[in-house]
Parts: sequence; structure tokens; C-alpha cells
Amino acid sequence: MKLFNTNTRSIEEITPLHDNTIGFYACGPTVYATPQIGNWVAYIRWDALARTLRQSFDLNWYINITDVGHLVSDADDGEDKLEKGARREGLTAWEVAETYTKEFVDGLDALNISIDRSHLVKATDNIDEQIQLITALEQKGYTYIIKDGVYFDSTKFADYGKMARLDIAGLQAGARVDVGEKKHSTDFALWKFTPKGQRRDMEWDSPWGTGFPGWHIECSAMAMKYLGETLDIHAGGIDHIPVHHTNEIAQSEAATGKPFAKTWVHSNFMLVDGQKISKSLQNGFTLADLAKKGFDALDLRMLVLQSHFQTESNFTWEVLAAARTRRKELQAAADQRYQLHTSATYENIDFADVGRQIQAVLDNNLNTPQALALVSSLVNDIEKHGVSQTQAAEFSELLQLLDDLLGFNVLTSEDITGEQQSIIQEREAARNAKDWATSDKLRDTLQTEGIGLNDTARGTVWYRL
RNA sequence: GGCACCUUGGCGGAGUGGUUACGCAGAGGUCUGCAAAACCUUUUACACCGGUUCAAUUCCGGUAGGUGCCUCCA
Repeated sequence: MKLFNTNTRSIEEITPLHDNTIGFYACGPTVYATPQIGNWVAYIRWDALARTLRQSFDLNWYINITDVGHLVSDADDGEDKLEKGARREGLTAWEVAETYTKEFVDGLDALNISIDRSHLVKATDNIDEQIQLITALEQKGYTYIIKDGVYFDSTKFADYGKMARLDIAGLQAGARVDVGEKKHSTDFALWKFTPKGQRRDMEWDSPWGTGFPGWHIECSAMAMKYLGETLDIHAGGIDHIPVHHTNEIAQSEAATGKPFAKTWVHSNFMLVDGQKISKSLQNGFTLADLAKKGFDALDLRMLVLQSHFQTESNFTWEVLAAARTRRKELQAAADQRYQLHTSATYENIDFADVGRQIQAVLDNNLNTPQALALVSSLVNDIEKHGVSQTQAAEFSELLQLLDDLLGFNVLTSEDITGEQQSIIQEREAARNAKDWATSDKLRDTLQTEGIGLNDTARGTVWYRL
């Protein structure tokens, strides 16, 4: 497949570094609060990427759980988000991490995100690896120690900020960066010391003193531990480009002397009502907020996949409702696998070809909107022509492919019950007898059971409301 | 202030140097016991101004407006 590589700003063919395996690392959540829709966007997109990659390669996908060390400011001062969250909620940092890690995993389940749950790796389970990486950097002379921690000297890494195209001089001229004791504004903490006389919920011994790892080091340490020194693909939000990914590249490549990742992909932001998601606007809706309004998490999945990952997208409740309708139409088409017709009157759809087309557009820089356009055209054709019994196998194969690639779980819906089948037949009999009262009453009965009916030329077709 | 991006029909959102994207929503009609579906029609989509070209929404330049990052964030 082809993918836009932020590092080169061009679309490139993905070819595995080793055998046929793609090592894929996506930056994960800091588990200190309930994830909101903006957070989910990236994981939904990376899931689509993963599903597409699996069609061609063996995929080895990891996401980190940042359960320590993410400071409230990239300036390396300020508090650890976990410790702050803990104080806010009267819990320990460990309890906060556990609570929100569970929420994250529950969300992955609801959104049908296909990462192996054992590949969700925690920063706190990999402290030794982080210390080892810092040690390697220290031995190569990239670090220095000041009062509050061990820092990476960004000026010793020649290509610092290359991917982000940072204008270091411009950054340093800006008055907004408070350098503090750091030697340069772009230097960053590798290890932070627990302040004298304090105790943190989360702290570890290290060669430099008791403390905790910086935010950036965990990603490098875990990515390289699980996937090797050079990753095939590293993903994250576009906001990570200038600081987090810039620092990951610097510390990883300084330590190994090898490229950290071959391909970098970045997910653009989703706005809400055209504005950025922020606490003050209270527009950071959670999956629970969606559920309260009667939406399924998969409706959000549809909304997100309707736009391309590199473009800025927009969330409104109206758009979410449109996405829900679109998803239900897809489900209704899939449910016709239980209602195959025997008539030769209707045109056969070339399901295999549709599948190939969908794969092709996804292989072309993960064009999910075009894939969904093809799906919708297919849905229209199915509504029009139905699916013939002679095509049962091809149709099932295509539905399986759609579930594999897009993850809407269309194959999980069950056939209607025998009782419901009988009601449909009774209604047919009533209609033939022109007993409209009975006919309508039976239709209402099914409606209360969540089944809608269409009386098509092929006969009555049911769908789930 | 520095850097980058965007501007497509009521909303969302692809794509293309000359052909209906697609979805949702609205209006009228055909059909139907009704409903739904289907079908037909409909509201002359590509910010504006120039340029290149036989031809630009699609390439180039400018103008206007918007957004993002630089500061927690996907």
C-alpha cells in the first residue's frame, strides 16, 4: 500500500523492513481522564490503517499506555498529569491510571479497534528499558544533569527537528519558551527527580536518583523493545510532530545511530462545530455522552472514516446522525444475507470486483472516504436488486472483507427469529386477503421489536431499526 | 511574531485539466392499500481576481476569509 510519509512529505509505497512484517507503533493515551471524541479519532484511523495493512502484510501493532511521566507542560516544568489527576480525585496515581486504562480499553472494544490487547504496553512496566536507554545516551555524551533531572542536549543531535522542519533559531527567539535551567529551549527531560523531601505515588530508583521518566523516553524505549531499533511505521496526532516525535527521533537515533522509523503518519484534528475541542468550550464529548443521545460508538467510527486522515474534519451532532443512518443502511444491506432471493429477474452484482475496488482505494493512502463511497454505492445496488441465492458465497466473502477492513461488525447481527418470520408470513397472507388492519397491526408488532419492513417487488424485506 | 495548512452544493466530504463522487437533509412527482423502498425531476457546487491552456473546480500568482502548531491536546 501507499502512505503519506510526514518525514518526506510524500506518498510512498510501504515495503516491510523485515520479511513480510510491518512493525507499527502508534502513540497512545495518557490515562488521567476519560478519553473524548478527539482522542478516539486517531485510534479509529490507525485501526483502519492496521486493517488495511493486514491484507498485505503480517502486522505487529503496539500502542503505549502513558501511565506516568506526562507533564502538564512540554516545558518540562509543571506536574505529572497522573499525580495531578490523583490529587483531584483523592486517589493514588496508580488508581487513576488503572481507572482510565480500563476506560480506554472499554472504548477500544466499543469502537471495534483491532489491536491485540496484549500489545497495549504500559510505561510503568518498562521502566528498566527506559533507564537503559537513558544510560546509553549518557554514555554517548548526549545528556546533562541539572537540579530537577537528566536532560537531552538537543544541540548535540545534528538533525534535531528535521522532520518537523523546526526553525530552531525562530523558536529560541520567541519569548514564550521559558528555558529555566535547561541549556537550550529544545532540550527535554529524560528523567525527572522527585523533589527533595517529597514522595510521589510513582517513583523509581535510577543511577541518577529517585524519580520518574520523562514523557518522550517511554515511547522510544517501548517501541524499540517490542519492534526493534527501526520501526516500519510510527503514527500519532499532528500535534506530536514538533515536540514529542521530534524528541523521540532525537533520543532514539542518538542512541542507536539508526533511523527510528521509516514512515511517519499523522492524524489531523477533528473540530467540533468548527472549533477546536477544549475544556472551556465543553465540546470534548465522551463515548458516554454519545450513548446518552442514542448513538453507538460505531457511529463515531463511521463519522471519522468519512474523512481522510490528513484533513481536518468536523464533528456536529447532525453529522453524527447522518453517519448513523449511513451505518444502518449498510447493516440493512448486510442483513439481506438472510433474505436471499431466487428470482433471476434481478441483476447480479459483481461483489468480488467491489471488494477489489475498496481494497485498492484503501491501499492508496488509506482513502477511507472513497472506500465508504464504494460501500454506499454497493448498498444502493443491494437495495435495488437484492442478493440472489446463487451469489450467497460471494456476498458472504465481501461482507467478511468489509468487516475486516472497515470494522463495522456487519456480520455480528443475527437473523430474525422464527416467530418474527411467521409474523411476516401472516402479514403477507393478510395483505393478499386485503385485510389491511391486520397487516398494519403485524407491521407495528415487528416495529416494537426493532424490525422494519419494506414491501419491494422481490417481496417483503426486513431491516433493523 | 514565526511556521504550516485549508476554502467544493443546506450539512458532511472525495476527486479530477474536458465525463453524476458518495452520505445525510429539503422540494415536486411516478409507483404503492398505507408506509417504506425504488424510480424520475429539482435547488445551475467547486471563495474572489488574474494568468497558463483548445479547455481549470483541478496547474501558477495574488486577494479575502478560516484553521492549526509554536502552549495541555489525537
